[in-house]
Amino acid sequence: MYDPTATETRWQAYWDEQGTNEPDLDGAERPFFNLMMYPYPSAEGLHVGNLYAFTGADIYGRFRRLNGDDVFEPIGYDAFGIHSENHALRVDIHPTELIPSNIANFERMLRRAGLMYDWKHTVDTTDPDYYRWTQWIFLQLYKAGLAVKKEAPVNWCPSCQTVLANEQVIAGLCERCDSVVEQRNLSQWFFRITRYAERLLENLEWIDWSQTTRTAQQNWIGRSEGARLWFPLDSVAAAGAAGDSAGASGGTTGTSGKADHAAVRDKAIEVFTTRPDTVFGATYMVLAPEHPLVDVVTSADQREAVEEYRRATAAVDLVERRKTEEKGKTGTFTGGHAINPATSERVPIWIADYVLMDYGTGAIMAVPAHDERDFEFAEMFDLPIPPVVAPATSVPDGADPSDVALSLDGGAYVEHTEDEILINSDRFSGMPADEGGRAIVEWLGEAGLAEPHVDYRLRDWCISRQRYWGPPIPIIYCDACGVVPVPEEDLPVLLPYVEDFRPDASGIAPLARAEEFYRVACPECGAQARRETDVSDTFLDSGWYFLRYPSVGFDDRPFDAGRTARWLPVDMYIGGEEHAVLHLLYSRFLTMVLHELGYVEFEEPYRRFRKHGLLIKEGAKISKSRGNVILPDEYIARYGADVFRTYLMFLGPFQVGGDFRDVGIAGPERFLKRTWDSVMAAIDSGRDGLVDPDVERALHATIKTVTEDLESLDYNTAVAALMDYLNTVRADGRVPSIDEVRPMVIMLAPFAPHMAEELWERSGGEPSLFDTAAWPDFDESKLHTDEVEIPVQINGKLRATIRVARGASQDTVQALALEQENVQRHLEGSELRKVIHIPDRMLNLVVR
RNA sequence: GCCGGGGUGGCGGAACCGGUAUACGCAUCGGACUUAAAAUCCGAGGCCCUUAGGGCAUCUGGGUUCGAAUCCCAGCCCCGGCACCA
Repeated sequence: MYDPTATETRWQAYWDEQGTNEPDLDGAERPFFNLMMYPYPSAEGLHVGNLYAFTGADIYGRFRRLNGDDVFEPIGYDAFGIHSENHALRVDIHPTELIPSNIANFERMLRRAGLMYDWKHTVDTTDPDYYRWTQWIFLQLYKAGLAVKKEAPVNWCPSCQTVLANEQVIAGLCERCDSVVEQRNLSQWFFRITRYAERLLENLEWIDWSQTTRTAQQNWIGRSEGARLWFPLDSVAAAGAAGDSAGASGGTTGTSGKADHAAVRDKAIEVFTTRPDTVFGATYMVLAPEHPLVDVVTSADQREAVEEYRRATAAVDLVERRKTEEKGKTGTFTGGHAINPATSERVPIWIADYVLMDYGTGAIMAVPAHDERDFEFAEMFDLPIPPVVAPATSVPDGADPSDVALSLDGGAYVEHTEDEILINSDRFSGMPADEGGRAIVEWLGEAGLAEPHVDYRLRDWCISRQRYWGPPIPIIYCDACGVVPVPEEDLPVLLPYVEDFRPDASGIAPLARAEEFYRVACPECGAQARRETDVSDTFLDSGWYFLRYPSVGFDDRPFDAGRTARWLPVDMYIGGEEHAVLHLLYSRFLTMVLHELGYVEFEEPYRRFRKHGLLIKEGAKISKSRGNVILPDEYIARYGADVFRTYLMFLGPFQVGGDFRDVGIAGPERFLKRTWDSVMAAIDSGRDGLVDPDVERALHATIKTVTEDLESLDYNTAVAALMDYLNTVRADGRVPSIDEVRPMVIMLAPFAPHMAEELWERSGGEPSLFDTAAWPDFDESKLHTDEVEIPVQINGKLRATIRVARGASQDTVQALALEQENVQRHLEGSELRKVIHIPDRMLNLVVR
């Protein structure tokens, strides 16, 4: 009788004592860094979703190990951050107490789950030996000019009482607490990730990642190709400073220097557009209500209306805005005008909240004929809607495309394919739209009023948090010296114990209440100075943790050069898709920066990334509010880790996810029990050798399937193949031989490592199986029998199956097929017109 | 709205490059063992027609093909991401 708990505890102790799971970090010849996303240690304990992900990653690591790689599989804890702090607030226990006990609990559960972790190299982001280097990274970015403090409209969560990165705002709501996020103007630290937008995007072309994850990042970075255009302000133009010399008269001199350009642009409204070809149709402009030029362009008689509109929209949060979207557009005329540089016409300047301050330039040229939003706005406020782009086919032969009408009954005409041409666009009329757009930009560019430009949706990464539970940002403010970085030798800036760490609505961090913390002498002049009291974002902690793992233990450097060269970049990273645009983007960015600064040799941190699917329970999402939370502890206590692991991997395709049902566990449970019984019976029988050709063939086929499936993470079908093989060797009460089952034990080891170890040892193997066993090979020539069964179809319908020798000729197959009674019946009275024969696969007789 | 992924028995899910649809497992039913039950073992099963056999089945409707779950077109539904992004 197999006792999972006793056996599993025994092998876990063995692995620990022997250091089975600790590769030689300095000498490994075939290093393989197998990474999984470290968890944040919640008080609820290890979630089954975590374990699902870890088990899938662990199986891959064990598979590589059995194939001869030196696998390094570490784990750690993302223990700083809002998620941990919020939890501490909820249960009213100080995080300095709560977090260590949570971590201890996690470690106990992870050990019990049989994961191949190197427990000597764990990471805890709250450990000063770790966050000192998080602060160090901040300083490197600061020195490189990539960490900057700026006043900016930021997302403010009134419930978490902190700012959030754009990535943490989901549909206008806080990703943690679902509160409506407000916009506030605050001075914050930003990392200039936008400078790397293009490279982050380009590298997506070649890194080996799950396709969906790549696509999500592409969308998030959101590249738009187009142009910047400058619309001179009318009042300025009237004053004669810039003039309308660039106008449709085309009389530009082309000799204006850069300085002239700057002067012209200084008195203009800058817009970004992806459709410079439509500039002749720009009949008005719109500024975001908070645009700085609003005050400049607003006329005296419109000032009151403008102020009121600004007040009204400022009070409206993002969710409200979405509702007004359904009601239609709103806006107010400023009374000001600008000059359309293409037509030289005066166009009115409006403000409206459908233009967002934080995208592009916060201002647009409105082309109502060719933009749905502008169209809606123009109809509402009765602005002209002249079409300037039309399908080539709509222009009659011989007609002058400078004077073509296009019906816009159905709304804006937004098509932009190679079949569109420009109309009503002066000398550009008749040109294909794309080409025309480029020509227009070039023409206006001569006067400094246009230039090609690529814009990104990606924003700079705001890393300041007005919270307590994080690494203090290592900056000191001195009245005399200004912003002074903490000298590297003074790191870490320790997070002090603060009894009342509650955040408040002031926008000032809890550390600002700890005078003994923030009062500090300026490192440069020694005068009384003040520390930064914000802490950094959790995603900065997790942005580099994988770099630390191999170098855990070095306290004088963040990552050792030799270790890093040997183990990085990460060979395989398996994790959840929910981090496609957060952690995975930030860690790529930080790696790129560290590469550029000469600290690491690679620019992309992960060679391969695979996303895993989501686990649901009986058709419903797993959540505390639904009360359907699965506690791995209970299941492992009841069935053992091996059964639980195997079940998790069997319930659906790992990369897709699956449905957890208690009753389903019975399958893998019985499977492992039978495996145990059969292998023990084989050992008792003392039989060896591979004498049964059917079993031998099944064995080779199974090795092939399981090997391929593990490589591609198709764990569910790998388990199915092992089940199938077991059914074969023990069919009709048969007792298998040792040689029939030993390869099976090895292939089972990634799923059920404890039982595999036990069976390996009992069948004469030297422990640990993971050190002494080699992944079995298969022989292609032994995959097939000499005879094959092939279907005989008539007009594509199955009418018989026949057995023929492998490789039999069409004549042989056809002759045999025609002998079949059922085939003859169906052929009776009809004429054979065609025969399709695929050797060893099928025969199709086509009749009339 | 845009971008991705998906829809196969009672259920979870298989199916290489278009070639015997429903592997493997769960639940169910029948049998063996047992005083009985559990456990275990053996067996059955897509649906419909009385059987040999036949008809119909992979979201719906068309198409390509000797042959379609697989390829193409149109539509419906579900899931995930982005979203007044100029």
